[in-house]
Amino acid sequence: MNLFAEMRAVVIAALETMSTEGTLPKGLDLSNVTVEPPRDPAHGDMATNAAMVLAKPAGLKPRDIADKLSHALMAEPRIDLAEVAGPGFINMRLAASVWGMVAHDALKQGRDFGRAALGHGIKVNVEYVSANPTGPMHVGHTRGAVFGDALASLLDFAGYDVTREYYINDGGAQVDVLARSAYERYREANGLEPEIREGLYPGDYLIPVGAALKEKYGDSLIDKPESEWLADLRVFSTEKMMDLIRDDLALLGVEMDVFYSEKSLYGTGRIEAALKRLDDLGLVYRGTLEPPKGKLPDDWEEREQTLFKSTQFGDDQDRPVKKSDGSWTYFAPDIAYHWTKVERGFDQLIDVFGADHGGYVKRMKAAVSALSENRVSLDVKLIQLVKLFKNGEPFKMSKRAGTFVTLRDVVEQAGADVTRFHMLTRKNDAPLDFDFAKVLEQSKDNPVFYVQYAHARVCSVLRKSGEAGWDMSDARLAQADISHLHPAQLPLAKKIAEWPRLVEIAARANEPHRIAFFLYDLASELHTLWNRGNDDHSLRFIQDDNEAASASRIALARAATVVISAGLGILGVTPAEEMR
RNA sequence: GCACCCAUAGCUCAGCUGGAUAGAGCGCUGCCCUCCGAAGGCAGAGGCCGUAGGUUCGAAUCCUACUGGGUGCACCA
Repeated sequence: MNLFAEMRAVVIAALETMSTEGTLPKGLDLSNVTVEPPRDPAHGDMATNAAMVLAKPAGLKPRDIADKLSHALMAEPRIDLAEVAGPGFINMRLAASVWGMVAHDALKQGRDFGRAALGHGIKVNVEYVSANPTGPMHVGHTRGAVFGDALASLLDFAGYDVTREYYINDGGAQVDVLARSAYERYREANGLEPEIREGLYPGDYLIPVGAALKEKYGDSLIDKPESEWLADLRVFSTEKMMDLIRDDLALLGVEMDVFYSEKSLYGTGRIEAALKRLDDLGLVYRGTLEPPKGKLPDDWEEREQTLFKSTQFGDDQDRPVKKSDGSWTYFAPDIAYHWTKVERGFDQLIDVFGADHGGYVKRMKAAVSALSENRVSLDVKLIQLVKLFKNGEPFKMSKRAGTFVTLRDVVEQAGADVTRFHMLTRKNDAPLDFDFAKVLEQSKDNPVFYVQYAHARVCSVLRKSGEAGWDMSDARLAQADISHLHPAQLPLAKKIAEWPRLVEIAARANEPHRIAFFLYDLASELHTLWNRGNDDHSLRFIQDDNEAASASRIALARAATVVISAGLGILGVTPAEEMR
């Protein structure tokens, strides 16, 4: 039940009646008519811009439309008052009983309250993390993982058919480096001195891989030329790295539906097929690129290449798909990979990239537009850096100095819930500070704690009333009479009513951080109401010796925590029953 | 040189895909527990929404140009 959508329908119906009665011209475009909460609660519960939006196309004055529309709206039983204000807004005050009905609805539906039909089962593919399989995940990956996962959950909640996908970059030269690095650890496992040359991966995490290689191959690969072991070791060590990454993701509570291997595209004709498709569309040609303006790279030379005409789709430059030696560039398998997404029937694609890959967005969008002939849209969400702090001091990460902070480090220190919530308290394209001391702080300037505390407080009330022998189950609370809310309870009830609307807004924008901010506001309303109980005991949730009165108060509080719980669920955070 | 992202209170950031007098936390000032969890709440002070134009009934939000910061820029993924 989305109250705002329902009231918009009431407004639209009134407008259509006005059209048929001749008060308004027929055939007006009503799509810009909105019903939303006014900034100032004194203006009422909801406001519509209908009169202002329609004034020009209808050839009427906003006030005239507004006067008639407000009269028509007064016929709606859920509207107590509709009045014209300002330049032509219509402010609506809703019947008090409406808010109780929303809370009641939340109790009945539980965590499904707010689940939207926005997506209509549209198939969405969310690709995130996609970290190179060359080592454990670090903090930078963590934010992308949390974001992508929360976004996927959000879209699912909004009614989309979501697939969570990880693209394994196991086809490129970095995997050769991995295999060689693992080979040195293998020699080490056989009692030889490893030669971790410049450019190899020095990390300790490859030591167990070396040991596993010894177990599998004994000493049979020692002193053999690279050509005899490289291919095998590529496969072996990539698998080990993916095990590592899967474990890291599990620590965070991230579970993928699909792991798609880049390597699996090679040798199967898939890359060729994707490129042929572009070629058939007349989008591939042999040519040379203009040298970049400004300072030239030292080794610039003009050369003829196989190019994809991405400029036709808004890119700044056509992009090479083949290297001069005839092998594919990294872009070619990416094109093929996205082509598989189109072929697999997805209607919308979302890629979650690090902000340093921003330059890659246009060509990827161009490729998807071209391959799908504009049927499938690609939205790329760029994730800004995480700045680590320790005790307020910026913390520099350095592989050499051994101060490389992994996902595991973060989750083991801060916990998955805290990490996840905190990473969603910033918009994805804004840099994020992560201070180990601050995220663990238990005060209201830590949103994680603040929201959890609100939830825990209500749980505490439920426990207490249970000890009094009362049945305060959700089923029982859904029967409670909450039709006559106290004015002090209204702000909380109204916030609860906003939840379904917020889900749609957040899903439309692909912005899960909005959920986190909403939960903070909701928690704030709950804390406020709680404290009102200090001044006015009749507002306390537990009314001694009066089960019915308690139930009606607790019902509202519980409805709030149902929403908190649903919201935290989208963020992948467990609601706290109590704070320790 | 070009493209993309960002610019909002002293600090860190929201701002509902164009709405009314721009919000929150921190910090500062003053209040509120014999009483459901004060790990909270209330009140006050604090703003030319980077600058200049444009679009319109209406702009922090959309467009253009500047200024300042970040990222990226042919055969690396």
